[in-house]
Amino acid sequence: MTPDLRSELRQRKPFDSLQQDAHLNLVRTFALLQDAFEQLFKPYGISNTQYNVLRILRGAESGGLCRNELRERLLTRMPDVTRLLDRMEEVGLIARERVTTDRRQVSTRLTKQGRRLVDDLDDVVLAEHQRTLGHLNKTELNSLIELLSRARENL
Amino acid sequence: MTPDLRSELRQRKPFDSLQQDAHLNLVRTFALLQDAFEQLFKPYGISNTQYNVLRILRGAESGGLCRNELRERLLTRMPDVTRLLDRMEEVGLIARERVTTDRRQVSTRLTKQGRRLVDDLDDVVLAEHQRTLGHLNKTELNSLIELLSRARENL
DNA sequence: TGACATTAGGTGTTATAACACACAGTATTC
DNA sequence: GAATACTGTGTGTTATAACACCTAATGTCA
Repeated sequence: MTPDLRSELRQRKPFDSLQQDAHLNLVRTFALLQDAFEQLFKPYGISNTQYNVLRILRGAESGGLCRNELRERLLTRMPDVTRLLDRMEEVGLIARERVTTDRRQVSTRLTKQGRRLVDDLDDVVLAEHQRTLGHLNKTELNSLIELLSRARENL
Repeated sequence: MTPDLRSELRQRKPFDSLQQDAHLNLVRTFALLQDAFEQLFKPYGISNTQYNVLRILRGAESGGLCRNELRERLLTRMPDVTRLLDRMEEVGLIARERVTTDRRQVSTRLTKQGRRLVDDLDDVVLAEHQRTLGHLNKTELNSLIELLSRARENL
């Protein structure tokens, strides 16, 4: 029997609805996972969001993305991407240059240093995924993924 | 066929591992849910975290909780509960008073206004849970809850 | 009981997020 | 091609989060 969230948080009454129960479980699980990766990235001087940016930029076909494209691909809403990128540029992880074909746009790409960082992190990130969720078997993971996809249908 | 996260985020390669896939799905789903409730609470002038505090204080048996007890029951890590409570006290949602038996502690409880707010919110919160996750049936919700509990075993 | 550790809470400061607004470049319409 | 709308980006400002440190009250143990 897995310890349920209600007793973990010492809540008196049962949750008001099964939907709420699922919601709270999701929030709680997210928070713990987020904290784990925050600690993981701390020695490298980057945040979860910044790692996300590095990962997206590495995955971009063209080698560069403008600010709004990047924002759309971020997992979380992020209203101030400009200054997030400012900070990453300042420490030399990314570089920006104005696009010649549309001078409104600014293309962002990884620097060598940024590329090396995200490449170097592959191993530790993979290991952390293994540590945090490795005890779930394939069936469970696929089931979880499927249910989370279903959950997003109305979001 | 549910739209999968990879195509949603226009990612080139498949995710490196099933654990990572689950992780990213979880982060994405959390973010969308969080945003939905943020919008819900905005007209009432409170944040998700503040609602969480109200809910916890209402659920507390004794009627009051000291800062650290409250922090432990929060779903997310929150290093600066003091000033979170400062703000809630300022707008009259909570009240604090020093505990006489242990003068280090400060007990926090809902004011009438805070109690009324969280009571009034019950309906809209329930409706929002219904709107966001109501399309999942009981089996799916229970399965999701169970899998998320399992996921937290190593966290 | 006096020295020391521990615990609860708060404060100062810096970093980041959030929101509204402004500006420049581009597209559109007449 | 001039006026207008739209789009992409950046800036100013405020609110919140994060981190390290500080103080007071209590507990512990010689």
